[in-house]
This record gives sequence, C-alpha cells and structure tokens, in this order.
Amino acid sequence: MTVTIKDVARLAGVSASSVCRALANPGGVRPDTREQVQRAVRELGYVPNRTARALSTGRTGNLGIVLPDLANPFFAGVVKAAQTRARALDHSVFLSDIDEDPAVETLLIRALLRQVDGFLLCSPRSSDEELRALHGKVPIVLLNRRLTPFPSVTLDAASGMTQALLHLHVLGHKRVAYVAGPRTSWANRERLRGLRSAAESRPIEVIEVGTAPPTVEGGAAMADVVLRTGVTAVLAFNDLTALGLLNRLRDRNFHVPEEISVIGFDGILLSSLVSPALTTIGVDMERIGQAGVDLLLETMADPAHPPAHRKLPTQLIVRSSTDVVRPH
Amino acid sequence: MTVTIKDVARLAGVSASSVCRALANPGGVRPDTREQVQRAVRELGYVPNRTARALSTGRTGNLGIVLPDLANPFFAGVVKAAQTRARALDHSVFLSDIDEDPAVETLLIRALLRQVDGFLLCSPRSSDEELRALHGKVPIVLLNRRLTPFPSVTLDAASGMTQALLHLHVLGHKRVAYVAGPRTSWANRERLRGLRSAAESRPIEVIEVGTAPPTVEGGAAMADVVLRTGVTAVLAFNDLTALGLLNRLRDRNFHVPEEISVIGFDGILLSSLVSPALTTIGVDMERIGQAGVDLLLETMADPAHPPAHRKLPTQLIVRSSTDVVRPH
DNA sequence: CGTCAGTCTGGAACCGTTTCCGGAATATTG
DNA sequence: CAATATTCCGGAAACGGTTCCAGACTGACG
Repeated sequence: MTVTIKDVARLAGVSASSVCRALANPGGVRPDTREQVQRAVRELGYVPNRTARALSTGRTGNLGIVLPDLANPFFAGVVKAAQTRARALDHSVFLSDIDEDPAVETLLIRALLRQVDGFLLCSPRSSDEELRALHGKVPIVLLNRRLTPFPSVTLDAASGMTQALLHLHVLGHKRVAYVAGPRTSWANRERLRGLRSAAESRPIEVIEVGTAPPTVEGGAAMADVVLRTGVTAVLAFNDLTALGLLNRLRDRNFHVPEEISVIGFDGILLSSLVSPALTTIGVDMERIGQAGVDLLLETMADPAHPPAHRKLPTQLIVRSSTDVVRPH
Repeated sequence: MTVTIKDVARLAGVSASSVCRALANPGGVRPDTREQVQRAVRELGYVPNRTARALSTGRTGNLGIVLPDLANPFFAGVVKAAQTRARALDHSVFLSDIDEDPAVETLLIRALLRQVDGFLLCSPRSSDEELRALHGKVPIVLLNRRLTPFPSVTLDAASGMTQALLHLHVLGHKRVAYVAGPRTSWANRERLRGLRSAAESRPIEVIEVGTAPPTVEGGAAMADVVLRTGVTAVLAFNDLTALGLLNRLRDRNFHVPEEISVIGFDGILLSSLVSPALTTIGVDMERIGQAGVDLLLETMADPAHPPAHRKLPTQLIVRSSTDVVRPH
C-alpha cells in the first residue's frame, strides 16, 4: 500500500540505513549507491514519512500558530505571511483560533505541544504566569506581546500614537477618546500607554473609554459612550473597532470627519475601502508574520540563545476620517 | 525530560500495555488498576505523544485545510469555523494557503499526505485529473467544487443568481455584466452558469467580462471594461471583486447605484460596512466550514461509503448598491 | 475440590525512520 | 606487499505508543 524506506532499500539493493544516508547527506555514500537509491526513490515515488521521522529525531518540522480570531483580517494577514514563510523554510503550520477565549489558549498549546517544534503566539490572552509556565517546554515566540523571557515581535505603538496625536494636534483637537481593546491584550495597554505619553507633551486630554471586544460590533457598541464624552476625535484599539464606530456614528447622523475624527490601528485593507476612508496607524502584517517565523526558527535552532526582540515600525496613514476641528 | 507511558507504568506498578488500555478503554481493566493509572497520569502530568500514536495506529488526529487565499475573508471565515469544529471533535488542523497558485496545491497536499487523516480542499484550483489522482490515497472533501468521486460541500449558486437577477429584473435592468473569477475556479463556472440559466427565462442579457483575480485589485482593474459594455448592473464573482469595482467606479465619478448597480457574492462582513453597502449573495461561512469537517470525518470513518454532497443555500442580501435603472 | 469459562495482565512485535557502532572493503603509505 | 587509515555499509537499537497473544488469575459450577 504505502511505500516505505524498506521498499526503496530492497529495490536499490542496499540497506535501509543507506537509503536514509543517501537522502539525508548525499555525500555520505558512494556515488553509485546514491544513484541506485535515487532511481528507486523516483521509481516508487517514495516520500519519507514525517511522522516516523519526528518520532525518531524528535523534530516534527511543524509550527503551531495560535491567535485570538481569524476573522480579524489583521491576524489572517499575519498567519498568511507566517504560513508562507514557514513553507519556504520547509515547515508546516498548525492553526489554532482560540476565539478570544484565554482559557482555551494554554489548553490548546499543551495539546499540540509534542506535535510541533515551536509556537508562534499571536497576541496571546493568557496571563504572564500561564505563559511563563510554558517556558522551557517548547520554543515560543510572542507576537504583539513583550514578556521575559520570550523572544518577541512587537509594534512600535508609541511611535504610531505619537504620529496620530501630532496629526490631531495640528488639526486642532484638544480632547480625544481612546476606545480600548481587550483587558488581557498587551497591545491594548501598550497603545494606551503610547497615547498617554504622547499626550503629555501636548495640550491634549486623553479619555479612555470602556473596553470593547476588538470587533466591529464592539466598536459600534462604544459609539454612544464616545459621543457622551464630547471629544472631537477618537482613536480605536484597532481598525475593526474603528469601523464599528464609523458605522454607528453614521447611524446616529454624526458626520465623520466634520463632527468627529476617527483613527484606527492596523491598516487592514478594509479600512481603505469604507467611506470616509479610515485614517489609521498602519503596520506591515507580512513582515510581522515573517519576522515571527524567522525568530522562531532561530530560537528552535538555539534555545539557549538570549531572546531576540524585533520592534517593527508603524506608520500613520492619513485618509479621510480625520479633519480639523470645527466649532458648531 | 518528557514523561512517557513507561514512566506512568512504573509509577502505577503496571505494564505499559495496561496503561494504554486504561486510557483507551477504561472498561478493559480492573477498577483498581484504572485508578492507579489515572493517579499516576495526574501526578506526572502525562500527555500521550500523538506522533507516536500516529505511527502505531496510522491515524494522526490531524486534518489538512488547503485554500487559495487566507486574506479573503470568506476563506478566513470558513477556516475559522472548520478549525473550531475540528477541535470540538478532537482534531487539529494543518493550514495551507496556496496563494492562488494551482501548482503548489497538489505539492502541498502530497507533502502533508501522511501527516493528516484527511483533507478539506477549499475551492481547489487544480485540474480534475490532478485531484482524481489523489483519490484513494487519502480522504478528501471538496469545498466549493463538485467532482466525482469526492464528497463535497457546495453552494446553491443557481438560486443565488436567480434571486439576484430577479431583483435586478424588478429594478428594470436589461443588460448586466458578470465579472468572472479565476478560470480554474469551479465556483466561478457554476456562478456564471447559474446566472446564464436564470437570464434565459427573462429579457436580460448577460455579458461576461474578462477574468480577474478574486481580489479588490482584480475587481478594480475590471471596472473600466465593465463601463465600456454600457451595462446598468454588474455582478461580481465575489465580494472582494465587487468592492474593487465599487472603489474604482467611485474614482471614475460613477455613482453606485444611481448609474450602475453592483452585486457581490459571499456576504463577508466588509460588504456591509462600505457605502453604498453592497447588495450581495450571502452564504453561511460557518456552516460551510462545519459541514466540511463533518463530511470529512464521516468519510474518514468509512471511506467506502458513497460520497455525500451538501448543497448549502444562498440568500440575496439587498442593501444599497442596487437600484432602479434611470435614463440619462 | 477440580474443571472450565471468562477476565485481566504482561511481553513482544510492530509502525517508519534515524543513528550509532562495528566490520568489511577500499585507499594510502612506507 | 604489509600495515594502517579511511570510507562505506549493514545490523540493531531507539523513538513512544498500540495491539495481538498467551498465560495467570478469578469466579462459577458441578
């Protein structure tokens, strides 16, 4: 039924170990046996069984990617890039969508533990302790979260927020709201922190508004709260939230950007398609996914190596959802 | 380092085979040994090595999902649902994004062949022959493609197209364009067929317009071609394409829906957020992913069983991108 | 109490590959 | 040509489970 290394060995007239060597390091066998083996491999269409190899070597050639919500185009983009990169480096990818539920996160990880060589955790929602408990068991790279002793890929939220606030400042805004993301999100805290510190040196007041699931619905639900604060501009945790705001504001007959400016975060494709097109703090999802995989593979190659960190730039993309403050 | 079945066996004072039995079918061992084993398992935190199990049983507990483009929210939605369903049924998921490249599709499949118990192929781009060559090697369920002898989950495109055309008919449209998707897409052919057959019984002419990558850019690129045809309405292969059209038409100062009506396909969230909100033929992505996994698991359980087919309904969602024809 | 059926258990083989080890064959050197 | 160094190969063990098989034990029954 399925062709194994022994079939190849028999056909090539050599032993299984020679077949193995011929394939693993072709220099380790005589040219003629290598030729024999290769011919047999071709003839039988032999493909090594990676499961068996994994058992024997302890390396699976698989990566695990865990993320909060694949329906968020940001994560979809990151995963796509990561998967592509992983394949280029001859690795396959296990995908786990935890649906924003911190509880299943560590469970999922433990379930996949022995089936992967390492994990890429995208915006993990677990507590510091839970994550740390995993350290040493398996190589892990954190995306969108910084936590000793893990390597990580993060975004320069402070820079993005500074750019955004400068933009708003120039437009004359004095009071801005921040619609927060999940409490368990490190990126959320980081963005708020960046925003606050950017506001310190300017005559701008930042008002934090509740916490919303980082989705369109979540953003929509916060629109009324934002309006009640009387701010002239609002920054959202991410684009999805901003889009929800945009929509609900329109329903309320509030005009963006004339009456209120809106700024998102991520720069998903979608944000350029709505109208008014969303001003947002853009990031390079492709680079994030790619950097994550690269870092992970480095960590796997040398787990003892001190954890590396990559902080990727953010870039304010000014579109049509922000404008000067007008008296009314 | 890592705790194996032998460690459990030693601690429990039984043999490895008993541990195995105690875990696999608890009824097969005496209550007190079962208790011993369970205690040892808990104490050591033993988790069976699925790789080893796979080698021994031939079943991996993994599913492979292959799709053309994760950046398309339709596929992201389907994968999310499929992954969730798979986990509920105690299976993990390998993800492969082929980036719309038919060539890598079968390669990827073959690479994962022995690491999964079955494949869910979403809108596969390979030829009938290539796919058929895989039959018998591994259980496969096709999504968005019907091809003997595979089980499949498809959409009732004909119904959706009929609903759409009826809608346009009522609005007075006589000439409509169809912006095609990839040539290799079965769904594309099916949608066009459905559209044509729906048009037959009505005084409506359907003009097929080139083929575009099923993306926003692809749709945008086709806008001018559509305009040159002088149609009053255009149906796009999918929402992304429709969104691209919408955008480019706006750039050209063409008003939707006053001057031209636009209809999409899929009903991705995004389509409701743009303005004008897109009229589209909606599908239940969650159900698609779930049905796909269910079908696949049934097929895996009994490969000899005649292939099952699920044709899921489509539902026209009328929003603001369609309106009556106006003379000008 | 002996026999038998039935239950439970441990040992061993096996899944497909890798890797270590020792020996055979070949090449190198004096 | 003998002695030694080197290359190449096959056998066997190992990875961590599962499953078959045969034997030990239990209880029931005559």
